[in-house]
Amino acid sequence: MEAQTNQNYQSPIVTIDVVLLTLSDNGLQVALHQRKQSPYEHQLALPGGYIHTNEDESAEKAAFRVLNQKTGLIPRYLEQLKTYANTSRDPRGWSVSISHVALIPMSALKQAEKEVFQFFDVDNLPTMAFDHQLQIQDAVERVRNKSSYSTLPCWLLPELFTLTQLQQTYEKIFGESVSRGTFRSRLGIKVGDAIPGESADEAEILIATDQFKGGNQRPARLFKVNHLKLFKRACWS
Amino acid sequence: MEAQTNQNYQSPIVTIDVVLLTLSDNGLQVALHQRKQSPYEHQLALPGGYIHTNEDESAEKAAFRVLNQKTGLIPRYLEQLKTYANTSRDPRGWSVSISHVALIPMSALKQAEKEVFQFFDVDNLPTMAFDHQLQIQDAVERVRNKSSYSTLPCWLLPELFTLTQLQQTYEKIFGESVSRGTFRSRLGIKVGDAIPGESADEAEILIATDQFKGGNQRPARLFKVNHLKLFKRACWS
DNA sequence: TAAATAGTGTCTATTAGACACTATTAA
DNA sequence: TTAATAGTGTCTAATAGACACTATTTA
Repeated sequence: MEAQTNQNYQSPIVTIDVVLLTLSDNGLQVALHQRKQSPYEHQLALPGGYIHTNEDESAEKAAFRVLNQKTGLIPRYLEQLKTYANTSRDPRGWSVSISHVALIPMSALKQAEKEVFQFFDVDNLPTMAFDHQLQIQDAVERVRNKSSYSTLPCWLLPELFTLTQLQQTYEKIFGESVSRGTFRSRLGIKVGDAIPGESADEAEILIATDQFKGGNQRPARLFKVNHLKLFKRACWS
Repeated sequence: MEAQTNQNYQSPIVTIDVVLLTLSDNGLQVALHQRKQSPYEHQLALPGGYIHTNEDESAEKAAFRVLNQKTGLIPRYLEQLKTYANTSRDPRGWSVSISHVALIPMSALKQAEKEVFQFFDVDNLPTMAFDHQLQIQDAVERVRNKSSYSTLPCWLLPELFTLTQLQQTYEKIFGESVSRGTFRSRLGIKVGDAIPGESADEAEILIATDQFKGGNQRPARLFKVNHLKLFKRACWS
């Protein structure tokens, strides 16, 4: 901060935006809604809004509130993406948008959310308001990148999931498949070692539960994610 | 963006900060200066300031201007780090700081810059204003992380550098050393293939020049960095 | 017992990295 | 010729990944 006082310059508009991603059979999809007012009235846009300085503690909390407000939606994962701050992104002038990425499993989407949002494949985007197309591209790049060396994709699944579901999640994100054995050794999963009920080891990437998912075949053990764990090396393209 | 208009909420203060890093014999160092006014008067702080909406095109340009303004300093590398936006980071209330990381080689620092800034080892920081300690920790984490799978450390060196200098740069960032052969094969350098003067291949990580650095021994070929190139796999801890 | 999916061990091709050997300069 | 650093080839240990084998459920 420097000697210059704030008063000498027009304060820019500050908003937050959220790139809410979910995973369909075809890959990643983004949630868009139709704007109700100018600018870009009736155009597709990301959910977003102003920071409420009287109630929001932080930008992340504001992003959470904006998502939650319309439909009661609670994302499984939310982090700051990047701030878009320049003179040209909003026709009204200098504007700042603190953008976020949020993840939610398709299965967790309620009817209300399906009515408010339309979902689009991230690799085939419609035209939309502001720099939202750029924000989505950056968000997808971040998610793909981070997924290549971490457990981030776990947050695109329900709290409990099988290793096959997780493998399919990675495969859909990257559009690339590997053998079951390879996938499991990448995770460093030693299911035999898993002592369900024991206190979760911080070093474990996934926590094995003592629950199983049934079907017309051998039941699969259900896992849950421990922390956002970074692998030693990148595993996916 | 939602129906809510800006007028209903007090607009937060918006500033930019810059974590300017350089590399000394002991590792990464950060540039700090003493604040001249309240809040945190006389305390150490990162360079930063308000966005000048009438002259700054973007947050990055504002960060560049703030660095450049006091001493004429031009960083070799500048990117957005993260935005710190909450109710508690500034005693004056809700505030937004769009933080940036900048890199400059020690050898490029002019006398003016050495008079304005004090340099501190990033692993042994003094107490300082606002959340600047957190910003520096995040910046160092970003630089270490990105350096582990990219050519980012090239921007801590002058435009032309030898492979040994580059290896020492990586080693100082990570505090870990490898053999020369290992380092070169990590970069995928095929110096024999280098045809100096030929048009730079986009795929090349480094461009070999036809210049050499002398000394009392076999001269070393000088290289320059092509683009910020990501390796296929992480190479450093 | 057949079908279906889960879980694991083995074997091989690739790669990472240490080391040693050669190269090129100044003194 | 010696000292000093640059550049490269080789050999080995570690690893990634395909494949096949075993396990466990329902019908």
